[in-house]
Amino acid sequence: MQFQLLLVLMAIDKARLIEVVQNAGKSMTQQRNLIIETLASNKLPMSAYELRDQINITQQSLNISTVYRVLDFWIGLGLIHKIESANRFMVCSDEHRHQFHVIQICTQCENVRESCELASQMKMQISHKFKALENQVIEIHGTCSDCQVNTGT
Amino acid sequence: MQFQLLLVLMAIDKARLIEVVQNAGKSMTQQRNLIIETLASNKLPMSAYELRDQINITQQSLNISTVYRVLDFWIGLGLIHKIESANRFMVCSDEHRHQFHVIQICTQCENVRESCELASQMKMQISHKFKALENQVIEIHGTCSDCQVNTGT
DNA sequence: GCTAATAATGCAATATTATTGCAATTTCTA
DNA sequence: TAGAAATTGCAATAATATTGCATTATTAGC
Repeated sequence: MQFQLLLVLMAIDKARLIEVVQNAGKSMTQQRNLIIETLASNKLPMSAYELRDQINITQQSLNISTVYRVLDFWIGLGLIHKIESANRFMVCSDEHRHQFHVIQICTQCENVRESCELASQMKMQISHKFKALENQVIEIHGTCSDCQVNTGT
Repeated sequence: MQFQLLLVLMAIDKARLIEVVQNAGKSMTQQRNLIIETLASNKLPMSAYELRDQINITQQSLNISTVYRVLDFWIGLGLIHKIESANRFMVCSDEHRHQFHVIQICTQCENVRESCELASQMKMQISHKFKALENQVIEIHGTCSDCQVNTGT
């Protein structure tokens, strides 16, 4: 069971990854692979330094500047989000059918969930005079359903 | 004309400020006043260090820890927003009739506009299982109408 | 108004997050 | 397989934020 959970967490679509990278005319390096895999295998979003330290435990060591550059690389391709309100990074779990990415951050258990169905409606509500960029992250803090049950909130 | 513009920018409702502070059982100190006035008189959002430096030019000097504490104070009362994606702070221009604050950040001219009418609709679209906190800031990056005209974007 | 209690601020060290320029290495292209 | 282009390493440094404790200011009770 534990094993199966891990498998689920690590289920990044490698083929799609490579496709996106190639379409962008970039190359898939070991560092880029390591970082997105490590992030995908972690339950919670991670800081750049946490990511580096985690990788250094078992794998090769990465310089912090490389970590930031690789994160920027994936963010540019829309496959990793930066959670600005926490200075943490997470792998995108959405299929990019919406303009915005909406993530719900539980302030109790710290879990993060991406719920982009919400985003298609939001898009229409941005002032029609303002032209929003693609792939932005809308961060909503609150209490997830599990924690509401557990604490009676 | 210049003078009038300044007056407009500095138009913080002092009476309301004091009311909010007293309702919270807190006191209105010189530092708290200086910081919110300085921020209100600035066209663009400011970083904590910019705020400190700006104040130090003409007024007394504030320690950076005081600046952060005072900013947290006003944020807690909902009168200042932190723009997480820019590490900048701005005075709230909304009347708190909505759960969320929506700000549109122009990536060209850097101007920021608060458009909270948008927020009442958004509120309903957050998953009903997730209980969002009050007074959160939704940050949308893009091109404002002025810049779309000027650059033909 | 004075004093004790409470709250706010100052100080300065330190933690955390992020960027930079240039050299070395890897990957791509022809 | 060599040369060009892209990526990464290095390490210094910048930018942002927090902490514990001492000092000062504010409030509440008399």
